[in-house]
Amino acid sequence: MPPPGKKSQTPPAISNAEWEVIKTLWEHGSLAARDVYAALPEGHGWATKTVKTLLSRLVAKGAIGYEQIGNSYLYRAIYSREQLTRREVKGFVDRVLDGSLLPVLAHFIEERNLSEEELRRLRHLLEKNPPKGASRVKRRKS
Amino acid sequence: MPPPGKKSQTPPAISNAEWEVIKTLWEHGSLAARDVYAALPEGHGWATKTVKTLLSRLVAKGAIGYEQIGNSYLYRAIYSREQLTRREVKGFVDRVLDGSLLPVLAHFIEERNLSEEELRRLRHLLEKNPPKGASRVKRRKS
DNA sequence: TGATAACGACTATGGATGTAGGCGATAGAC
DNA sequence: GTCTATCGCCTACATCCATAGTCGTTATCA
Repeated sequence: MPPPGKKSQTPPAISNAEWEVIKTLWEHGSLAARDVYAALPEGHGWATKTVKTLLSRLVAKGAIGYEQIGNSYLYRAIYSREQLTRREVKGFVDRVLDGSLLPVLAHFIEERNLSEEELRRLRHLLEKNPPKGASRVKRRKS
Repeated sequence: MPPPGKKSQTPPAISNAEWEVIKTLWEHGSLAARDVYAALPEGHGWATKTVKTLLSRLVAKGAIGYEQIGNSYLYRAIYSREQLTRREVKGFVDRVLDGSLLPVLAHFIEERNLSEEELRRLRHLLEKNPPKGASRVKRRKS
């Protein structure tokens, strides 16, 4: 069991199915298992038991927490979606993209897989973040 | 066994360890197992046997092909890095990012996780791809 | 031509994952 | 108060993945 208190250390890895579950917690706040089940997107095709297993596993790996209410648990996210997403993105970028996001960006931009809105905001972001002191070194896997 | 001939159908999913192996094929062209082993980044810590297992599995799932030379195989990539990467990116974006790449872009840009060079090229890409007929609808998982 | 090194095929094992059932405890319906 | 629906816990099991060993066969060196 992970130690109590602040745990912004290294968020655990989250499997596919677990993501679906944890997403509902981000979207709805704290939920009992049955409400997680109910809040899942339609057509997921899982048994309630499956959802409960996933919740347990998430608790076991310290990805979510809970509070006991009567004989049931009220599950809540521990990490923000930002935090966990960042972790996944980093892993993905390192593994598949060899540390560089650019080729994918290029692909998405050229294939028009970004909406107008997204493109607009992307431009805006770039304007807000002009080039500065060029001391960056492209990190590679050690 | 997948049918012969052109196989630009759906590239198979590639596991973490397998990516390392297949990358060396993209980087070096066709290689025998022992050369794949030799070409892997230093410090991977794998036994040759492990690399061979990974190669076999890649063949089994139709991700790479081979040509028999004497008693050994010359392995070669079947799919381009582009193709496989695209597949992985799509899966990742759908699964973790809920279909939208923007939050990650934002993160990378704001956290300065892109090099100057990358930022420059990104700006360039955006300039080359100006807003056009706004008929895009943001795709969501069905 | 015989020993040996290297090859690929098959096997192994332990952990993660997807999917779920059974069981004892409890909360709520009547 | 008793029955029953529900809870979380523990167990199950097939698959995949990471990692590697065994084995029979073949290439190669001396």
